[in-house]
Amino acid sequence: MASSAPNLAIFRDYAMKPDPTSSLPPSILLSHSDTCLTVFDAFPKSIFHLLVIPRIKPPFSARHLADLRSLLQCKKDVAKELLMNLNEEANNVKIMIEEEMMKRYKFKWDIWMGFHPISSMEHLHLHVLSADLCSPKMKLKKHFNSFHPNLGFFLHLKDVLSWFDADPSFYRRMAKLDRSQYELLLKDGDLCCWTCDRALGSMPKLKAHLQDEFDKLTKREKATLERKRKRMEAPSSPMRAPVTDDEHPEKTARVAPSEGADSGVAVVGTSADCNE
Amino acid sequence: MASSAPNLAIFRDYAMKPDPTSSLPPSILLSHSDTCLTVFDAFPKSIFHLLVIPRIKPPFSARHLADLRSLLQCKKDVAKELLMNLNEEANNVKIMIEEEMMKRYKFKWDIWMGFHPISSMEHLHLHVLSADLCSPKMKLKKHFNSFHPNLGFFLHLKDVLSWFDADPSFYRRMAKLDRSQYELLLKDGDLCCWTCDRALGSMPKLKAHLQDEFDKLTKREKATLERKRKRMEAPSSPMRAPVTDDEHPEKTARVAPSEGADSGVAVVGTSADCNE
DNA sequence: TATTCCGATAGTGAC
DNA sequence: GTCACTATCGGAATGAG
Repeated sequence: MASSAPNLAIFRDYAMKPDPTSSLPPSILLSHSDTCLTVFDAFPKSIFHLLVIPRIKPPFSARHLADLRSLLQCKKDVAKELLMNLNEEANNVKIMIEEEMMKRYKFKWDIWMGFHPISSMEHLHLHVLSADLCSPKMKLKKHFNSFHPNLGFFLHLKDVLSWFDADPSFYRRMAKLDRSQYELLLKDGDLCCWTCDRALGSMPKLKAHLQDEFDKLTKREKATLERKRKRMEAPSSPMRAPVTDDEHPEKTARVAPSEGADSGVAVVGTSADCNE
Repeated sequence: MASSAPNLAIFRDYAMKPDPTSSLPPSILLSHSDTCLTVFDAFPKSIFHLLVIPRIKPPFSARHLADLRSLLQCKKDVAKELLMNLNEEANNVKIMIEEEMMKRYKFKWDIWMGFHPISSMEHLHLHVLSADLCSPKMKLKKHFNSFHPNLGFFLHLKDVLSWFDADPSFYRRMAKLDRSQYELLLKDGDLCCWTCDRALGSMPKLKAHLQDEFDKLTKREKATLERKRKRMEAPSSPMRAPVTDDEHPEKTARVAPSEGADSGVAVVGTSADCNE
């Protein structure tokens, strides 16, 4: 039961497990590598929402991996390597999510990867979530603001990685991750849609709008699909033959959350693991 | 239906009526005199809660009677006479309430008479209410604080009258009734029981406590009644004969709110008017 | 920035 | 300090061998 779990150190527990697969059920664990493991977010804020967690291995102790700030206080090259490991795992997760998008929705949409600069959960975790923010677990203003892709709280992985190649003074400034600065961002009352930037004024209105945006996206993609299908039925285009959307037919995705449900745990398929 | 009446000037409407009895139903109007009328508070904050309203008659215009402050800006002797008229009517109302207390509860308890220094309702009204503050309509902190007999917001009529006989500078100071001063009193967070002065911390706890206090009072009075009954059965006391509690058996009270109900309108009996 | 529960707080609309 | 409705904000408890 992953219902009301006030275990704020549970990710650290996961990160310490020598053999994640044998100690974590598939309803929690999606996959793992030598350096990371990926779990379903128990309270997904998008249709797809997973967490990539660095395993506690030398040269890192639990303390180094407490959060993003503590990681960025480590030696830069070591920190960057860990982020690259997370990035690699996240890219695999992204592919799995996209496969499941195709299965369930017949189209793909964006996937975000990023960190929260401050967190109640006691171990670093990289959010990998679909770009919709539609979920019954999306309840509070701070929920929404913490995943808004352009508000500044959600730190995109590629941006964090870019800090390493920027001016050292810039790196140091960003690596500070001053708590109070970021706290203010969450209290922004505008509740602006991340897609169209309109202010919605309240969470219920925002949620309805986000659903509208996703429905519009779905409609657009369905129309695109329909045009493709027609081209396939009457292949008059001499330019190229129609292709399938599924770019990875050999992989069997199991990144399947319970769509619209409120169980708190992602529902998974029955197929086998597909990590590297 | 006196259900959801957002008419903030309704008391002024009442106060202007030439013939209250013919234009106001007995579910609203309890009684009237030449100078006042008494209505049931549509949202009683105690078991008994009525409002004595000055009628608009020379030398007063509606403006003079807008609230207590505007009244106290009138000539002192005229203002005092109006208050004395309210006082007389309120004393009659008090007697009627006490009769109904005896009928329903077999004992009497205190009755408060007083003003709110600031009000959203646009016409002066004297609150006459039983000293219990037990009512389903007692919902908010400001409700409770505005009737707390020792907090300073509820201005007891006898205190207001005493200002007239005090030093003129004192009168002028009190007559100012500075809005912001009194607003603060309503936000007092302590929620102290008006009987035992204990802080209750939240409205639900306060309401439960107020009910407890009233239940204890009821129990005490029932015990007193029982002792009296026993003395009557065995009249061994040579000092004096037992007497009835009802000091006004000739009057038929109709000051009967719906006990514990949440209709918003006081339920009345079927007997006739009993004003002077 | 864990959730959930409870309650206080704030803004609105009522006609 | 009119009410009632909606939503937000704010603290506290939560888990457990």
